[in-house]
Amino acid sequence: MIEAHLKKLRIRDDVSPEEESAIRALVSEVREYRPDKVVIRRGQELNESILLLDGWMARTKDLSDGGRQIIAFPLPGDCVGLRSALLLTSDHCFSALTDIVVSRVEASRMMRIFNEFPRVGAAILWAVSRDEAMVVEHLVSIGRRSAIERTAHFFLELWERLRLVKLTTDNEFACPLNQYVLADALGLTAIHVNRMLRQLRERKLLTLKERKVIIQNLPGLKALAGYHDR
Amino acid sequence: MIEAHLKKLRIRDDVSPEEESAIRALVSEVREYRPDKVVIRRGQELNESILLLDGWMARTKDLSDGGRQIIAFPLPGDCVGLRSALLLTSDHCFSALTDIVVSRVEASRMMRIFNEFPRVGAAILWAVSRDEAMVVEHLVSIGRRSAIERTAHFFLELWERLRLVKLTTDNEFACPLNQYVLADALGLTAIHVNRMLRQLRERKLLTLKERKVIIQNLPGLKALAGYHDR
DNA sequence: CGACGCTTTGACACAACTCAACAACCGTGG
DNA sequence: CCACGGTTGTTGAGTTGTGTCAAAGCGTCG
Repeated sequence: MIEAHLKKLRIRDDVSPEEESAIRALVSEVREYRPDKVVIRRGQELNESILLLDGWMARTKDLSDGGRQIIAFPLPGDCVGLRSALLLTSDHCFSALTDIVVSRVEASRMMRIFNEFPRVGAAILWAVSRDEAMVVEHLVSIGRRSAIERTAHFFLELWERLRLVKLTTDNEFACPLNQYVLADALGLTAIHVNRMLRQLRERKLLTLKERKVIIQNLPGLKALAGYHDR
Repeated sequence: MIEAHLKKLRIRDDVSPEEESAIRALVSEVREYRPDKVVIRRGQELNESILLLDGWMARTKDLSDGGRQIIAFPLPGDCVGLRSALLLTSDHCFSALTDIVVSRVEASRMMRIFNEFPRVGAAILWAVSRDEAMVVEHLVSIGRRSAIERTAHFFLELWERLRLVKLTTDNEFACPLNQYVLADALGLTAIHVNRMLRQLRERKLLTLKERKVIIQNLPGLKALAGYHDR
């Protein structure tokens, strides 16, 4: 299950056997969670980071009025809560969307890896930086794109990320998000998400059905979303 | 001018004379920029980070349709582009809003500080993590708060940050942002920002006049914004 | 079977955007 | 000196996108 993470690091540059075993050694205490279980509570003290091995997570922030905003969806291979480990406390929470498998990594052990295998450390830091770039892109989406553009853009980004860890087949991918979850991520209501999905379907750009996304017209979708590859 | 930065680090914990001089030594090549000058271009290769000593900056991302989103406003004492230095390239740009004074810090030298003075390194990392927490808070604002709440929340956050570096007097602070800039930060139109400011003024909560913000009713403003201190 | 979670749809309300115009202020130059 | 354009702020009228409310359809599961 660590494979996904390795795949991701390999994207950046080749990994030596020693480095690979160092990464494998990180995976110590493997745990599983059921959907909706909270993995890192808001305000929780942390001296460890979490490697997501399988399943989908949500990084969310709740408001006092009952609403919530989903910041990001960590996918298999993503390193969760590294920053929180630095701050020693998290101001938002991470929970499981599906059944998930994670591995807890002590912050101190992580630091040792950084020293012994600088390239692995750099790869992890790079992954964390990429996470932050994604949050920024999300901010831009919500701030300056219309609901339809936002929705299209969101699925394109998801597709790109899932492709990196080989979780797509052709122009399809499994997607466990329901319309309420999508709404909390996109800054819309579930009802409006439904309308946007219908529009994408009627325009023959993308279909979400039975927890599966089918991209029917990639160029069209990119044009609509104003999506640019990196 | 390095004072602002030192002040900020002192908030976290006391700084020894050696550490202080190490930080001072970071400030090597001091440069100045005029308003609207771009300090870090989008896509620029980077092997250095930037310490803002004086003035206001904007971290922005431009869209293909001409719009733009302001991600954050770096203030004196903030460390800019550390993440970008890790990624070796920035996907958005940093520009001067006012006359600014910055100091360039080579990434390698920064790394050396991290090793020699772990506590200083931790303080800087902590500041960077705090930056990311602010981006997340900004995302929540735009995604789930109404225009009026968002506007109120924005000024409260600004006030808090400026207080840290002693740039507030009483319930006032200088604020060089015009309504167009505010609009690009809040994900609104300049015209609507104007209406929200009027409403805040009429409700006797906050007034922005001649580049100066006066907070007239702090509790009222916090209640409106749903603002919680950390 | 009923209960529940999720999706879909319609009618309507309202927040925010668009367009258009004007006022105040500045520096510049005739 | 005033005329001028450029920038910023202000306001109103009308439009549109998105939210709200209400209801129904449709699986699945106990």
